[in-house]
Amino acid sequence: MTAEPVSAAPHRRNAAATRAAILASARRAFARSGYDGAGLREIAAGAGVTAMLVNRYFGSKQQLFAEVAADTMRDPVILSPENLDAPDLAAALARAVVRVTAPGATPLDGFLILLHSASSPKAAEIGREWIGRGHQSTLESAIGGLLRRERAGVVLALIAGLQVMRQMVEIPALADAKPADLEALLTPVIRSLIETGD
Amino acid sequence: MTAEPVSAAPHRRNAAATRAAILASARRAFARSGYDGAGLREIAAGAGVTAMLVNRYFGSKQQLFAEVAADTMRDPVILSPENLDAPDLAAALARAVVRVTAPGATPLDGFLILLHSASSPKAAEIGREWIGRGHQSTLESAIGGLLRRERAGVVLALIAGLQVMRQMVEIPALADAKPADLEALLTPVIRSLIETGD
DNA sequence: CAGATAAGTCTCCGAGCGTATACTTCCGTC
DNA sequence: GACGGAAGTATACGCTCGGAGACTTATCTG
Repeated sequence: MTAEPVSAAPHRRNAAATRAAILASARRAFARSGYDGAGLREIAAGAGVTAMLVNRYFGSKQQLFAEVAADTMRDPVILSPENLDAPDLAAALARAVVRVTAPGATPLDGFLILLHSASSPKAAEIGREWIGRGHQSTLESAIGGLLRRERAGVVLALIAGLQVMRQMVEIPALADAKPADLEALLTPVIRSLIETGD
Repeated sequence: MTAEPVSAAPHRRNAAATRAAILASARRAFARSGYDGAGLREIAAGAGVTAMLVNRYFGSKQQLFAEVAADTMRDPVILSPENLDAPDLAAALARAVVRVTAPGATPLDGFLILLHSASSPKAAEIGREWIGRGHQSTLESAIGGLLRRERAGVVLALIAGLQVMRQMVEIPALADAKPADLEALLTPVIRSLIETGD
């Protein structure tokens, strides 16, 4: 599977555009194959350049991965402010989760990268920090009540599991399910996790 | 991390014992590093033999992986008969899940192997079949009602997510949580998923 | 137009991978 | 007690990986 340049290839010499193209290609490759599975040459080909240029721009594969990770954890897809402020938080989260873990849709790159790369301790460490500082604390402050930490963790685990089962393993029961059905199933589950009942 | 022979090394020449030792070592290695990440030499060292012997016994790395997968999917850790026949199915499942996804405990090798190897399409295919034929249908026939498929799928996703978050990423909220708290949190969630309320 | 400098490429290296062939060492059998 | 075959090893191959240094080419400035 040799990656062809997907994003607009910078035929004109343009450092910023090239750098961005490499970053985008790396993000795609890491999400698809994980840290070890993605090769520098493949990433470079996806950006329309040679492998050495990648190292020239980012120093090493590790630093490139760190930049991709930092780039990825900038956009909160599910725990976005509008979802967190929705009148029915549980329903909003359920809808967002179902939409964003849909089999086709280009999705939580961050999660995929994390999961695919979890073999290497370095990637796991980065991912732990990403989840901890980002999503865990965000969700935690949104739900309140006893066992907030654990409740938020279970919700994140549920999201992660859906991601895994719908996009990585692609078990038919979830990959082919009608979004409305999944939403109906998930809303009460999430509600019971985030609402303390007060 | 060079693996030392862990299981009783077959110093005497014993084909069956050696084969079993290789299989056990391979299972450990695949669970830790995934299909691509685990090397034949590492697996061999873990069994106290040389790499070539692995291929002599199993033909190739792929066939070895297939045998490990088949071996792994034999024991239903969570969806065991006794759990499925428990008076309170939801509570039994919650307890089993919490116990088996505990950070330290040697766990769902199958899940870990699947997740770590999901980059390679071959491993994902094997895992899909494993889940489909094994756990999905088992759980499905235990819960009944509308949307059985989807309900079972969500439960499996939840289990997978807990596994991921507690043992791969090890987010503190779940890795350090008290088992009793997690059980209390999960029981109603699972109950609402597997009981139709008929 | 010339040249400086950034942008990008070519070629090579050492290491590790899976695996094939040829070899050595032990054990059970007659 | 020799020996045939099984158990296990040694060495090497072709390949791909991440990375290093020298090289070429385009763009901008004077």
